[in-house]
Amino acid sequence: MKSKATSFDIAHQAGVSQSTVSRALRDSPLVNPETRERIKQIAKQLNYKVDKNASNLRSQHSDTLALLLFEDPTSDESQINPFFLSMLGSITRACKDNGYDLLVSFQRLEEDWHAEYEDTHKADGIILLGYGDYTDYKGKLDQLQENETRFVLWGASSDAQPGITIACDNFTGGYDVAKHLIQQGRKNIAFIGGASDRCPEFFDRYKGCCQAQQDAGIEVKQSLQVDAITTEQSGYAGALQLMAMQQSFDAIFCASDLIAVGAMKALRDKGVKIPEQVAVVGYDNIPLSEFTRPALTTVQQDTKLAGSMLVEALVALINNKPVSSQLLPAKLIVRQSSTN
Amino acid sequence: MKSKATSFDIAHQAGVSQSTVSRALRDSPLVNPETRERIKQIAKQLNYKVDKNASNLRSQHSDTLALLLFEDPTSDESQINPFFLSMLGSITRACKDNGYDLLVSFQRLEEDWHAEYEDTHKADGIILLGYGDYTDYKGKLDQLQENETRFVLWGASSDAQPGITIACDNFTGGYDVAKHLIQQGRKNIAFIGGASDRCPEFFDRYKGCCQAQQDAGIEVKQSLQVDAITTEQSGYAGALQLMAMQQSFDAIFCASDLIAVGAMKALRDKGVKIPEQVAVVGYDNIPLSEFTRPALTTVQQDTKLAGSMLVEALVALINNKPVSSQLLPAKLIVRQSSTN
DNA sequence: CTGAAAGCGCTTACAG
DNA sequence: CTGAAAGCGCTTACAG
Repeated sequence: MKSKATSFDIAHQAGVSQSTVSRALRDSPLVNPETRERIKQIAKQLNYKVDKNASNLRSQHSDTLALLLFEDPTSDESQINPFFLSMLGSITRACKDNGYDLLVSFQRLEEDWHAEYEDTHKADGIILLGYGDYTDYKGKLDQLQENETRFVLWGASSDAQPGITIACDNFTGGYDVAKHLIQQGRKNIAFIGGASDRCPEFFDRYKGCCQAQQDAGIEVKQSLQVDAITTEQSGYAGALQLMAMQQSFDAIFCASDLIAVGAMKALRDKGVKIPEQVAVVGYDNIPLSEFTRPALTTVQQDTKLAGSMLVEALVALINNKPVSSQLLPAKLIVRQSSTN
Repeated sequence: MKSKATSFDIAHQAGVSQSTVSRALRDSPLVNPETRERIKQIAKQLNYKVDKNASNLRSQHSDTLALLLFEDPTSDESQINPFFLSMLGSITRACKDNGYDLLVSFQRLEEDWHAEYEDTHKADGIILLGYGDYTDYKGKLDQLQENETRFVLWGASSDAQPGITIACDNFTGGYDVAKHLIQQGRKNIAFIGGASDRCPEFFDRYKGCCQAQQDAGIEVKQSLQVDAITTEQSGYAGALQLMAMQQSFDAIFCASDLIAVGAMKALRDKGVKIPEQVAVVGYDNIPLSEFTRPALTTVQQDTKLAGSMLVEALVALINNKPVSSQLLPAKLIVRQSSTN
């Protein structure tokens, strides 16, 4: 490697002090416009870039955010939930729009992620995006809080949980799904997905679903809820489990699109017609949901908005500005898998 | 924020010099094992983490790799090609396995990415993962080369292109697809995807496809090739275009799964039966390919292997070890969309 | 508007 | 095996 130019080299060429170079390059109003232009000109010529390590060390912030994706240890190594990937994309873009770099890391629950990034000054704050068992990482969240690490969390609705949360309105999303199914004449709605505090997002969707049934005067059949994590395999297994029970159902609300895709496959394998015999609805509106056959009715979470809200909330936190948790609207997208 | 402990705090508590602390924490053999343990103990107690900015500045490397995803400017902002996301996942993991952090950035071709990361010392090297028009960024690659930036590139087969490339054997992949289709009795194979030096990966797949036809004594109908970029929309349009031509075909080889998903939708919309009337084959084996209906025959690129090879090649480059471009095997995965 | 100087928190010759 | 000292390349009071 050629040795890189430093601010001293520029100062020398420009005939000014190194401090002035530093100021000029950061557009400080303290420096004479002409001098500034001259300095910038030389910097460009020398292909000079500010050394981030040095500037970060001195200024004690990195202008970098860390995104920690943590996942259910049981899920397949090579697959990433498309919904989270979509979030990753929007977060990457939002970081850029806000002038931050993004460090991305996948973490397993067992690991010592809580602290790694901010304590080492590699990042000014952390965005947590996860699935899996909430109870498992509650403790780590508390630790982050205690270390006064700046972080924002996606997805769990406002619980006794520490920190700022940006979430989708899962309850209303679930409510709208069930309301739609009932309008389509479905009376026995099954639910595939965890329904406990361990997975509060799914639980909220289920609660909304139950509420809509009650509001319509339909008795909720709790036996029609089977657990699943958000993979096709788990959805496939869940649907088989439902069909094996001696209880009829005419609709399945799946807690995620991935689960729905697996469930549809299981229904087909058993010769069950979708939507004639059983309507299927997912959640997330992942790209593939439009292309399943029949196309999957689902609930859209606005990942673009979510990404920018996460980043903006974290940036506000970093700048000691007031921030509050936010709930984003969910939008039902009706397709063929649930319409008669 | 509480002010973080420094190596001096630890030195003070341990009754040694700061240099010794630094050595102990990096497991230098120069330090007495007992002293080392004591120091580590104290570091843990104080929740001490090495300041990366300081250590990077001093040691002149960051132990960080930058991943630059650059994309076709025409493609939808919110969508990311699932194949690249899969690569992102495997690269993230490979970085971790090699002790590197990963900076991720999405770049548009117009931007000034060529230099940003390594010149600022934020990363020791760059992994480039892109789609879109190769001729457009050839110039930037040359610039990287000239600046002696360490980088590796995914996906373009060994051209006159500068730098180390890790790629899939697209020619053989395409060859195997056509061979399979011919074995299934198909005689008129259409191709949806660009076929020019502007997208060498697709082009190689097409070349392999043509070669297999020639080897089987089938005349290649060049008019059955229509351009497409790797989106469902583009695949949909491409299939419509094919059907509008007054030329019959009984198979479509799509240059990517995304294209294939769109093409299948177009065929269905026109009442064409898959695979009875037209067989469809994709490329990439994205997660959804298994769940389309019929399930999509495709070619698997081993993203896990690819990710680790990219990272390992780049790390070797950084350490001035010999590295060479590599071609990974492609594996045909036969499903219902192409079998009689 | 500009410069000389201190210092961010480490790593690494150098000396012992 | 250990310590005192220099220095990585910046930013930022401080003084003018």
